[in-house]
Amino acid sequence: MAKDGITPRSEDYAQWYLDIVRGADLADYAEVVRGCIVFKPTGYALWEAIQSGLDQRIKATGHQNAYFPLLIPKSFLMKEAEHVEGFAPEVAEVTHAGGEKLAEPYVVRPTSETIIGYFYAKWVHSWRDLPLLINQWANVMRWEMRTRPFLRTTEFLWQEGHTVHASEKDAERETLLILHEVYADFVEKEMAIPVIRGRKTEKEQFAGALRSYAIEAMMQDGRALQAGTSHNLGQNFAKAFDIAYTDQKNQLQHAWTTSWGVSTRLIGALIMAHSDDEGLVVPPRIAPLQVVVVPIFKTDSERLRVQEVMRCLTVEWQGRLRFKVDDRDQFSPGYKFNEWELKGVPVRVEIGPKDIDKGTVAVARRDVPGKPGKSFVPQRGLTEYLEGLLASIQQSLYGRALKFREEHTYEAGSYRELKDGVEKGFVRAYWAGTREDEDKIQEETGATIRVIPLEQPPERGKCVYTGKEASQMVVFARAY
RNA sequence: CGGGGAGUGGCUCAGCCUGGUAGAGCACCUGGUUCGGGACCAGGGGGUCGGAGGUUCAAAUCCUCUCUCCCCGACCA
Repeated sequence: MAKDGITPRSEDYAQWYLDIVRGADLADYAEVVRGCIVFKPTGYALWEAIQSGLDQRIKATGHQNAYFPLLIPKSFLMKEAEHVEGFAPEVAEVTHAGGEKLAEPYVVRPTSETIIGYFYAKWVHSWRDLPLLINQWANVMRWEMRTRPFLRTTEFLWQEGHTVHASEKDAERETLLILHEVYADFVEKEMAIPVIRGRKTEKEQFAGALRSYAIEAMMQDGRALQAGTSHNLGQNFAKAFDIAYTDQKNQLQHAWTTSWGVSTRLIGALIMAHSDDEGLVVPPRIAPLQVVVVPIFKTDSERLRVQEVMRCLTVEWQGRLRFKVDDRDQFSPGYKFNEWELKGVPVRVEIGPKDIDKGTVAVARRDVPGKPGKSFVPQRGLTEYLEGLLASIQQSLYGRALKFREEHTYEAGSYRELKDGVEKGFVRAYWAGTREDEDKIQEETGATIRVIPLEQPPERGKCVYTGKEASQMVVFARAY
């Protein structure tokens, strides 16, 4: 174990992840409630930053927020055959309330297609009511067998969009709009995590969907993490809940619905995409705190001088930088340096007596940990310098993650190469196999087809498993 | 749910095998000296050993049950 009790990534990646969660004070285990966590203030602030970036995009694409009940009549869940099958094993049920057994049990929502479907059936009558574009920010509960902080918890927070459209084409356009303009755009631009946009195979798609799409990101251990999904539900739920409208020709038509979601799992993605053995690394654009200032002084008169300079410098930052002055005097500067590195604040500014004499400050960038990332910068023009530095850190983190993914992506022409590749990262391979073939591969290698990328090579190839001619290239990986 | 590991001051862990009534380091509190990469000295407070039951004169220690966490696997945002 290194200092701070952070296990190096190279030694034990899973333990490293847990050490970061604990060290950066993101979450606590809710040990009295199985599989749940407490989002501590630092962790919750990350979620709020994620929420804000997504919410903006969700609204910019024409959606409105609403909120539906946490409890869903159990019978609702049963109405869509594949949906029940997919979710039944993991729902929690409320059987008693008010001291009595309920006539019909409720389930705690694992996702809200059914309850929202019920209301949409009441709200949609005419083609003029469409599209209906609603999003909800909510908590959901899934009784998973194995949980890990953020990546998979029994209760988690997410947003789920639920829309209704007049035609398959409209629903498909919506599904892809969300994938590109909301999810991929947010995760790449704000979280600095490159993603592969693609379609899910039948094996991996949402229970009850016609087609599922996802963005997949690579973590630093080469495994894939699904960072967001968008589903074209076809008419499955519209038929199950009788969501229908009268079209321009006065014909009654079943509508087409979509649903799409991202969850607090994104916090796990953030950790595993950028952090290092020193602690958490947060991209500046979503960092709740972008700059921390550590004043340095020995005597009272030095303290006053430092405080004065600090005040002059930071007054300009209001509204331009999210910053904090760490003026706790019970900790030494060295301690603070390490603590803020552990917590992932992108930039640290140190101001001490020597700086005041020279008219400089020390600036340390988190993406280059320790002394190598530290330099002395003139006080004049500091705000602009910091803004530029934050942008450059954002760029650098994205670039680094993209380079990592490229270096850990392999082309496989044979099953042997596929097996080897998924040990180390993503494998791109031609595919013409069946669902059964995919099951078999998962059994043998632990890997699944993460996505069928939307961007396909122009030429056809030979299926990595069956040897048949294949028209599509897929990405295999072991997944979280 | 199957296999493995672990629950002892806030944290990391020793003690358990060979029962005798709990210990270290860090953290915390007080005072002083420190402060540009995790400061030091002195003094001090804090745990009934995950929970329940059992064996025993006596249980952190032995037995049974149970809960929780971690790792691997199957399932999944």
